[in-house]
Amino acid sequence: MTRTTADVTFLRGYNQALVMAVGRTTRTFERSTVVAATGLTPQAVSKVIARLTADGLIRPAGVRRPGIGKPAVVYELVPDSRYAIGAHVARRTLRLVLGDLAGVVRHSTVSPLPEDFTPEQLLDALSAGIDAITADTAPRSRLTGVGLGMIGPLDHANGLVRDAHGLRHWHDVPLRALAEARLGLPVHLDKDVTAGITAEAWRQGAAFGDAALVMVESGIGGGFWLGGAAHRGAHTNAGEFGHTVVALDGPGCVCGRHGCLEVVHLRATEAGDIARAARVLAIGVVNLLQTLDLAHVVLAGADLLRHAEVYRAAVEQAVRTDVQRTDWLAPTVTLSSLGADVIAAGAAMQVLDQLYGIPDLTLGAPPTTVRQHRPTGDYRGAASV
Amino acid sequence: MTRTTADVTFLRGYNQALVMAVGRTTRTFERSTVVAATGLTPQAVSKVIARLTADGLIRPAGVRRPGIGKPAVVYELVPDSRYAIGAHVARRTLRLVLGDLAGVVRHSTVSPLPEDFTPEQLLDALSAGIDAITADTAPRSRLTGVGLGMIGPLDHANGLVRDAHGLRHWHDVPLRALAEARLGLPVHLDKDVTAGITAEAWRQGAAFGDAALVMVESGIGGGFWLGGAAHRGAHTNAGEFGHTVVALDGPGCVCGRHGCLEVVHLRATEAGDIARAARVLAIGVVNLLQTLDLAHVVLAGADLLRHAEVYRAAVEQAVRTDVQRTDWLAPTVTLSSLGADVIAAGAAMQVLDQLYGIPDLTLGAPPTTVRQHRPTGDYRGAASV
DNA sequence: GCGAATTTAGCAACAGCGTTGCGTAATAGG
DNA sequence: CCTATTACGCAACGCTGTTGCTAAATTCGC
Repeated sequence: MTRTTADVTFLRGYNQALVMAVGRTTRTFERSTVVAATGLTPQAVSKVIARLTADGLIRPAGVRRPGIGKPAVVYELVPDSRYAIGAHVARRTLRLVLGDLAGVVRHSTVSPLPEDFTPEQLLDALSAGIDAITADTAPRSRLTGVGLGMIGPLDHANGLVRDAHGLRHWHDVPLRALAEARLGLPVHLDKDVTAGITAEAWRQGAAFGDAALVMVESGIGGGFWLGGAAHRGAHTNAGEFGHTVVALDGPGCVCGRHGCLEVVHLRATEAGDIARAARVLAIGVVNLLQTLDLAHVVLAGADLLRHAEVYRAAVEQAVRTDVQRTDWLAPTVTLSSLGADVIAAGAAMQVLDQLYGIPDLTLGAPPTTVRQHRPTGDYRGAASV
Repeated sequence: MTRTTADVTFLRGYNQALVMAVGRTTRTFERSTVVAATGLTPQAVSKVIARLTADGLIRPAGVRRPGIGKPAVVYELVPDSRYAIGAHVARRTLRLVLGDLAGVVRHSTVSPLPEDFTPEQLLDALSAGIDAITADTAPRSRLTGVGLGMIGPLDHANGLVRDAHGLRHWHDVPLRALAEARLGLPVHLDKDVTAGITAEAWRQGAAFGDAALVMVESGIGGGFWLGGAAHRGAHTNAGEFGHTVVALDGPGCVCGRHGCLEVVHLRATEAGDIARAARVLAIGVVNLLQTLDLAHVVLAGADLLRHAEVYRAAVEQAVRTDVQRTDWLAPTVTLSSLGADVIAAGAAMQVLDQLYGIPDLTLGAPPTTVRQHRPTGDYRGAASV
């Protein structure tokens, strides 16, 4: 939940999120683990653990008896205490995912969307899909909300789809409000790539450093995790990384410029030269590194995963050879840990992240624009078991 | 001051910083102004204002009598209540600046540095320069510290210069510790471009959105302000924007790659074609926009400012024509408001920002590595008038 | 002129956070 | 059985911002 002013409830949310992050990343943990990882005092950790236990988010899981002294109580996250739905809205398909508190995908479905579908048709598909996916597992009371990952441009703060590339019926559609009304659940709308990187970050915990998710799937996009939060930019439009010029005087791109990474990459794949396509992408990735100095690069997207190892190796090599002081600066390069589900899973985790992640203080923005339509006020901790 | 755990002192620092940001950006303000800008309750603002007044950071400046009711007390920042020294350490020159709490440069000097200078020589120059610049104005008690803006690679968190490009005597030099010992003042070490963007952000206040400072001066670099804070990347190495490839198969660059923005730009300037050089830079700027979606682009650097209007116009035009949905996405494009002093001024403001800016919560990083050598513990509010 | 309305501002009590001090429970080793 | 050790929480505390309410300073209406 976004807030501008800092009061004591922010402290609670923040430190609680630190503890939850520990619980998410290690299978079991105890008080001393959290103390070491967060810097909180033992007493503060006790209080937080007591709250989380009361909410059913974590639970005791035995004791550790390491030698002398009173045994330490071991805790573990209760993954099925909260669920969220994630949706990846692509041009022709709707991918739905049921994600749990640990960031694990419990169910995953793919259904086709009508050609050039309308908002109404999307809502129908969403509603039906959610009913199906939650039928046998997730009690409604543990369902925290629905995340939607879409192509842009869109306006995350106000829940508007400005224009969805290649879809005619999507101009300034207040999708978040529409979906909340239709589904009766809180809805989070974001760009697909931003959702994707959130999935990786959520699963890695609070120590996850600056990172990018590079996605190749009918275009090239990038999702960014900077300074402990998703980076969306001034208008939720960050990540149009495919439309950065890498070849002055290169071929014309759909965006109007020449020599964009996307079009150069496309030419290589059209020619069947996947190795070259991968090298081109790798150059783009190194550009990102030079600009942003990232700790992690995650590769994703259907078109990339089709030749996953070629791409991974090309990026890995470029990262090790094309950057100076690579001994010190080289990031980890990995394939998305969630495969084709990243976007949908990330969308789900954005919902959970709003409730149990680090609360964000969006400074300076005066509280003039009120959040429009929210079924039941503040959700933090609202879902009861 | 960087902290990992959130306690009530964080609240104080945060909300106090919001009020200070208001004071910095508007010449005078009153309680209702702050309430509207921050969302704090009137009573909370009263308390913060009382604290700041007691510390001498702000002072009453008359009353406003707008009609009915009790007149409102008008406050103003006391610019000369705190000073900081900023240094721009370049290859051949040392630029020193005395900046005040409002972000105004009170004094500015430039002195030559010995060719291939050593750390010891830099400290000598710093020490002498600081004595000179503070002789007639700033009482030592109001001097909050010294900021150093340098070329990288360096390690901001630990105050180390890894290698300064083109300087032989600079490998893993613990410059922050050395300077603190020599000068007897807190020292902040950072990359030049990061200091530069901090100058712009500090002067604009808390509402300053995502922004980049693009600097052309013996190379091309970028400083980033994202999500209300400087973005340094995983190893303080963000901003090597000049070494992003914009021309596959282009000329070889000093960094080992081919077709870097920097080398392509250099070829144009060497040919005397400033217009083309500006267009090349503009393409790089649009690349940044596509990737990061910025609200502001600030242009700086001696080589750029020599043809300021050519560059500004080229970037302005590219930003308006090369981005889709430019009506909505176009950032402001401005020349640095501080001219050649940006870096040094920004270095000074980084010191002030640590004390009176938004405190940062670096999450996840356990408090294992202790800050080395700090003359007198925590400086927040320590300097008394 | 003088009371009513209006606006500003702060005192006082309060709730909630993490912190500190210290007592208690649970274990292993002698 | 006693002691050292470790884990853990109750209770008091200090500090936030918040709420309730009173006081002060002004303009407006009569």
